Amino acid sequence: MTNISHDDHLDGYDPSAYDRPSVTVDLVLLASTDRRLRALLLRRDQPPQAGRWALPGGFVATDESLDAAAARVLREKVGLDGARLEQLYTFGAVDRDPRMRIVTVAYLALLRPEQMVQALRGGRVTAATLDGDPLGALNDEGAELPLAFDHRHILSVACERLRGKIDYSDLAFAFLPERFTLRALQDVHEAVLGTTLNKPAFRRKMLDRGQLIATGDREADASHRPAELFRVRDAVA
Amino acid sequence: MTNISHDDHLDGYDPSAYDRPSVTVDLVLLASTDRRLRALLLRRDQPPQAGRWALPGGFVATDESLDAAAARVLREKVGLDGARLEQLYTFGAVDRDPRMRIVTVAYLALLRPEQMVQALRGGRVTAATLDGDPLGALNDEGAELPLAFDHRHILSVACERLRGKIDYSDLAFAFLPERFTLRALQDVHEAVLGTTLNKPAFRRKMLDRGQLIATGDREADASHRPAELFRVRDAVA
DNA sequence: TTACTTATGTGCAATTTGCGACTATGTCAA
DNA sequence: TTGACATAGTCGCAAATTGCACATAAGTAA
Repeated sequence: MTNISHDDHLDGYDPSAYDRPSVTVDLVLLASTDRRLRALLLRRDQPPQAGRWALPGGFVATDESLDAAAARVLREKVGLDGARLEQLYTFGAVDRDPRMRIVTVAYLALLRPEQMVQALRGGRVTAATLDGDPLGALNDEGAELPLAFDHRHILSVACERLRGKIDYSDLAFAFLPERFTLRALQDVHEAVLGTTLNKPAFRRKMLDRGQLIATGDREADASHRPAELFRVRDAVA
Repeated sequence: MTNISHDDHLDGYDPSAYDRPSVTVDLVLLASTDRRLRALLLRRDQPPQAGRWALPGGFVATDESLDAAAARVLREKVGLDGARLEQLYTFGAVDRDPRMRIVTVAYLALLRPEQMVQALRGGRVTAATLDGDPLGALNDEGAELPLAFDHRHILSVACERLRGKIDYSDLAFAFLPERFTLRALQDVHEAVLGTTLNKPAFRRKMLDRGQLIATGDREADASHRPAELFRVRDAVA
């Protein structure tokens, strides 16, 4: 390793001589079902914080980028590949982990229903419903799950980010299968915003945006008039 | 330090046994003058990248939070206190620094004119004009300054963030002195967006927002009709 | 065939935005 | 003292956006 002392940018400080923070990535894995946002969590079975629920995470190796580390954690701990991953925020409070100084780069991954099912089949993660203010994670019985470390805070930053971006970005589509109805798209928006939206206005806005392509096909299983299925123009990564 | 092996969250990986990334903060210090965005840079006088221009930065100590590290770097390397600092993005490509693996958390600081002057009086930093696409940093003669590491990329992410937030946030005020004219506010918006805006529409929108307070005073030095001075309702941190 | 449910479309009012033209108020120089 | 000038600040209207009530379409289920 090069000697970096007497350096303008890093100012004569040689970090190899000192303790330094560890770097991890944590994944906020969200899905939208039933007009609710759901997050995938792992139950900790060892101290510290045994019994609490945590975001999937892992250390960043020296020879992998942050994005690569996030993708690897998604693959190794959740069993998913190719979800849309986006850096969320970096959390670096000194005491956020009781064991040691850890700086964590949080990533947001938005899952389609089939990815959600696949992750749950893997058996490691559990889905919790996000609700309330301040945000809480609820199990299927409606009981609140205790979260580990600062993960409740990370989840709430994720939800805020989602709310701020859903209007003008194409992030909602990452929650949906390849073909979807306008009602399903509106459900995603309502889940993220926590409100109800006016249907005709929502339809118009989405269709005027020119991003949706009508397939001509209709949904199959409805016990009422079936809605038309749409695709997104530019495949969402 | 606690033994952290066999742990769900951190998955049996003991980082103290391995090399790990170092963590730094880098500051993007921006000001708005003359309908242009300007950034404060340091000239590197030691290898690597001697002669190139870099963002002020420094290592994060184990006992300080990321926000505290950013504030400390601002104080120690730029001689400023109390500027509005906001986390921007974390850059973690493996080869972004040729010496060692460094993950850097970039912060954005928006400076008022008097803060800009104070920083320049400190003598360490120089102001460069940001322009062009892809973004470049120009000196007063219009010549492009070569940037160190991935700092050009960091600057362009900063400008994008600014553009995305200026419409709905109060970030523009952080560029202005306590009392300012509507024209100065519009100049900030135009500098950030790189466009010209319609004056009556801009005035209306700003005044309707209810955030501005007319002081009744007018600017002093104009060689034409003087404009009224306004303040922001909630002091911008 | 009829009731029921959800999809889809239409018309209209209220709000927001873009923009040209107009008026107001200061400085400056003859 | 006065008129040119530059920029501040206002007004009115057209266009675009949005919220919403209501009408109509197209399925299922009895």
